[in-house]
Amino acid sequence: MSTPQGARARARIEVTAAIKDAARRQLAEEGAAKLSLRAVARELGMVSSALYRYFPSRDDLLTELIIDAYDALGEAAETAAARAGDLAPARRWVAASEAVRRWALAHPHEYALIYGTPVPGYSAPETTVPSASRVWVVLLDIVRDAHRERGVARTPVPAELEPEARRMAADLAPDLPPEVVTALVASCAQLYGLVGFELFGQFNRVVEDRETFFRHAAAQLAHGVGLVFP
Amino acid sequence: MSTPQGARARARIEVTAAIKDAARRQLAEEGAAKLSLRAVARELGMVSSALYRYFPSRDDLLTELIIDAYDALGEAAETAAARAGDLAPARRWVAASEAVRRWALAHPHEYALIYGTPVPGYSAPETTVPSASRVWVVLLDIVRDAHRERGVARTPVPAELEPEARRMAADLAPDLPPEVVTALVASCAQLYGLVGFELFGQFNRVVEDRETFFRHAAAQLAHGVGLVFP
DNA sequence: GGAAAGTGTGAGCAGTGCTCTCGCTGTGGG
DNA sequence: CCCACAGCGAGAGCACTGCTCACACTTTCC
Repeated sequence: MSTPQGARARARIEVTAAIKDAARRQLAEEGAAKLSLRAVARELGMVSSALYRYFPSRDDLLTELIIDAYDALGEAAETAAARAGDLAPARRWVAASEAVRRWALAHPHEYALIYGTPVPGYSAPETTVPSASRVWVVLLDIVRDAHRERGVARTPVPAELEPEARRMAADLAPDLPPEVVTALVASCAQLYGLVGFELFGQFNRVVEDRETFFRHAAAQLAHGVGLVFP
Repeated sequence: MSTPQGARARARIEVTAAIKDAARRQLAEEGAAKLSLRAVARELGMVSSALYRYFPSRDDLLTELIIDAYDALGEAAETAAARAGDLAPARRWVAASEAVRRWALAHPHEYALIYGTPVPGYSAPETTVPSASRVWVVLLDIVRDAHRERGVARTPVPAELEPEARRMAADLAPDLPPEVVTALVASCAQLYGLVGFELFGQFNRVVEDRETFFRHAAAQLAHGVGLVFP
């Protein structure tokens, strides 16, 4: 990673990066399904079989791009939350949510790659988990801060869900009340729903002023996890 | 449509149906991306080019399957809502939501076809709109009934969203208060998010008792649109 | 009855992911 | 210093895809 020993090792790093760059460009333009190894090779002036020296298969290339996309999305949320560090938790929640939406709209194909239909027969390997978690950790941290500082409103959970709520809290955030963790998980899924609906065209001819609509919906989600607006 | 005139017209209908059946089977097994015209033709003992007498392209076949999937999902929601016709609106909402989830889990690839990543370069034609609306009309009707019978709780909408809320209400349900229509649209997106998160594996290693979790989340959504549990 | 549609066939084009062999070349051990 | 070896790119090739086209055959309709 630090000092590439020889010219060959250096070249390998550069070529690998060039392949990923070209692939990312194709992904952004045409979408994952039309990402073709041969086209990538063509763009780089190589022959397609040469790519297999760097990536064992098309799926492995996709996995790399998936991790990059998760990281980019996570970073967008992180910086948004950081820039809103002085605001009330509820406002930071909305800021982070809006960052997710903006990133998705700016990189629709990359968002679709990570949150759209999984490629058939392809299941994301374990290595993606840390990067995939980053967005949700941002939201979790906002709730955690709110809980530490001024407390969060709790919406009780029905009895039948209590064991599961306790289990989730123990797994994800033992320092938070189970009801809050439950609401947080649901809110993450719902946030994904709001973004996906807009991105995949389900709001066509329904919602026009989507930014305002989203801001309101995100604020409602914040309220749902117990964050209060000052 | 009623009486196919000659043997030829009858045959055409049968062959068309057989093609769609075989395609649906392949779709259910392998997913949309691996649905291959040639494989369908092979299964039917035809040569691939013969299929083009019935469907101008692979995308047109997919469109038919998409409409069928929308209709099947809509019907599932409709019957669930009808069977819960005696219950309070909030419970009917949950029943319809659970029907959507169940249908999605039972037909993951078909659900992915309609609500997952749109096929690149493919945009659903107008003909899909009526079928696509059916699910949401079910939820809308539940809210409408509740509004007529005992009224719904209204969560005020921020000033900046008021014009858009009024516009949406005028377009979708002029008989309902704008705040309620706004909440309904958001809830639909959020319902889609809950189902999608579970279906596409984002709940892996997070939520275990997903049915109970979903029921609670759907009830929260019902509460969000102003339905009250008795 | 004959012209005109409708339908299935098979070849073929351009594209895909992926494998394999063949040379060339940079690298590390003797 | 030199040479064997590993890494690398080229090219051919396999099996597959969607789609087109000319060609026969059959049903339909005037």
